[in-house]
Amino acid sequence: MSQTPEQSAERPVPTSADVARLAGVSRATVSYVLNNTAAVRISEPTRCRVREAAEELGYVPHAAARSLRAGHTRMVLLPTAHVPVGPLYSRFFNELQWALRRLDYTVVQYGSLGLDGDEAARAWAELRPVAVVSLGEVALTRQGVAVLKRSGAKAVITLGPQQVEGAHSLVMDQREIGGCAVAHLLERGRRGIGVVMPQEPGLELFSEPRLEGARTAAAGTGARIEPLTMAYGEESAAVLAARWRGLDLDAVYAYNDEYAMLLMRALQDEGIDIPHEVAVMGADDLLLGRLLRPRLSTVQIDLVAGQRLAELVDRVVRDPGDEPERHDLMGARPLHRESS
Amino acid sequence: MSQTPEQSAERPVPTSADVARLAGVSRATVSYVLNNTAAVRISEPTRCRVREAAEELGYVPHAAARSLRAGHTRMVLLPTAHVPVGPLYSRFFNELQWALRRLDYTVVQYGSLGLDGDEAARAWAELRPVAVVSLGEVALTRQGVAVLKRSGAKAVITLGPQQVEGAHSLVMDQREIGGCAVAHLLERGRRGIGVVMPQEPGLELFSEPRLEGARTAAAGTGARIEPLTMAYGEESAAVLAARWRGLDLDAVYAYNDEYAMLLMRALQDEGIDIPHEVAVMGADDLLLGRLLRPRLSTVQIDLVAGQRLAELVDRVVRDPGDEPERHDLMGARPLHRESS
DNA sequence: TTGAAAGCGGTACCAT
DNA sequence: ATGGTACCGCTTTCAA
Repeated sequence: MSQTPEQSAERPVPTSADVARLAGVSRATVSYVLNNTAAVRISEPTRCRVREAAEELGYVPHAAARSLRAGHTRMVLLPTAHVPVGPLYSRFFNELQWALRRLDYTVVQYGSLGLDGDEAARAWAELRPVAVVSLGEVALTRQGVAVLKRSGAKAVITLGPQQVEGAHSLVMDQREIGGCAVAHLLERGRRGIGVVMPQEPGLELFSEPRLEGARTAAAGTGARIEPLTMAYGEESAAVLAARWRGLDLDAVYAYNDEYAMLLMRALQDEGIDIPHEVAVMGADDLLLGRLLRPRLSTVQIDLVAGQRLAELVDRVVRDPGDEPERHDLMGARPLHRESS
Repeated sequence: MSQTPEQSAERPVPTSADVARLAGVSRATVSYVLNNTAAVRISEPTRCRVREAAEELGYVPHAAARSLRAGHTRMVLLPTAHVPVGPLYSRFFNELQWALRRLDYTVVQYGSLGLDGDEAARAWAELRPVAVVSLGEVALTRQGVAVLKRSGAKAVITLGPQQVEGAHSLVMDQREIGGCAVAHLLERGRRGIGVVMPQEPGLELFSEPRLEGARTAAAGTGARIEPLTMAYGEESAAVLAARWRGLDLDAVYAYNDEYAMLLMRALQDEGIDIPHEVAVMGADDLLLGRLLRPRLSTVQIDLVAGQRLAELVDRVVRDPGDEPERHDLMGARPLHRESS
């Protein structure tokens, strides 16, 4: 039996000791050379030998060992439960990543699908990130934040819809969005306003505050707010559209552009005239919303620039003494097109 | 000056030694208790004391230390340059994450924006992941794969459009998609076929093979394939539409549904009849494609089930001796609606 | 200019 | 049933 054990046996992962041996120097010297340690002068010939040896062995430093020794990491953890949806978030994520990398942080998204808030926080804490930026897909609790900070996180930043935690964090207030949409509809004379609540799990953290914002905006105006459950699909939209006439509504804010587009089409198929009978409002300003007729009115969301958020992370990491501030990181404004 | 040094000074991160001290036992015992080590019997009272101490201190184990000692991790690295776009990928990502977590892997997305293939591979290797699943956003080279394997990765799996690497990897062939779209258009009697190439950076890895597949499908049929550059925006679509009549094309495969929707609307605004004058074909089967009129024909892509891919990862990790197989993980089939 | 050695936090073997 | 301890890979003083 010529069992061929994989490299695990025949080619153990090279360590700095291997490099040292091959170069005929000590591990210390290897470390100095490969890190360009300024405080120490190593002769040029030695440097070359070390570098060649490292190259030859395909040496790659062991991040865990390094950070264990250093006592800290440069890791910024971005928890993700569901991959963020929509071009808005994608752009934001990419910007943030770029900006953090430029500041020499390692950006790691930790998949936390199916973990509850505190379990998730513990799992993150095991990686000893220097900062955690939660976009609110996982509901972080006060205890969760405490666990993270106790495990060495200098900055724990919440961008989620929920209120400030027991610690460092700032808020991206989703309520503004619902409020903005409803204010626009009220301004245009609508009084019976449906608010679509997505049936899909994981969106409650966004949809609930948006509904709350809608209610606040309508309070005292005599207008009626009517929550309407709908799933992301044509069937569900059709079902809702079929019972529309009985609802006595003259407007709807449909969570975001995608739900709005689905519902608008279903309403049209039902013979309902948009915007005369019903005004439709989305959110996110998706490009595709402009392709439908009538063009979809929407709430344009100014997400914080990734750059700015990265700078904030960096500031808090360098000086964690700051009081947890609350920043306003989002602006929302109505974009009137044709559907409202 | 009452400088208040943050917890870093006053409350160092608790270690298992702290737990041991507080519980009045040894570090070994702490480890046994907290890991439920089966090979060792610890008395119930002791277990309790240890657990209470850990709880009180808010102890969280240090993943780096643990994996350093263990000599391996359970980390599966998913490199991401741009956050994956589109519901198709989102679903796939989520499924994969779920499935891997169920197999007790830690899923980490490593942001590699702005890193070149080999730099990226080195950066990933520093984390010593047990597996790397690259969706092809970062072009992995043969050397990159070698670096990863040498650093202990048991499985390196490429889902990208590029060909098999020098090692373990399997291919999601994007050419099928272009081929499928064009075959459908040919079947319907079209002979002058435009292929939209997105101007956006980072998509070449997908668009080029799709174009190649389109060309292959058209070869020998007498049909003409015409690459057309277009950006993701209404202006660019309008520009392309304006010069359409001069192109002498009776069909277009527009990379994916989003570009297809943009272009179709622009063509309609130009007074061009879809599908009589021009047949339009997208890809991805986005829900929103069904909302336009005419409904968008598309290529439905059967992405490998995350579950299946996770099982493959696990199999390769457990037995890396396997020859790098090439699996076909994607099916593509045309979905005829109204625009073609 | 270079090397020896301590130690970061856990784990697991070997004693007791 | 528990404790002592070596060791994982790397950095960093201190000594030579």
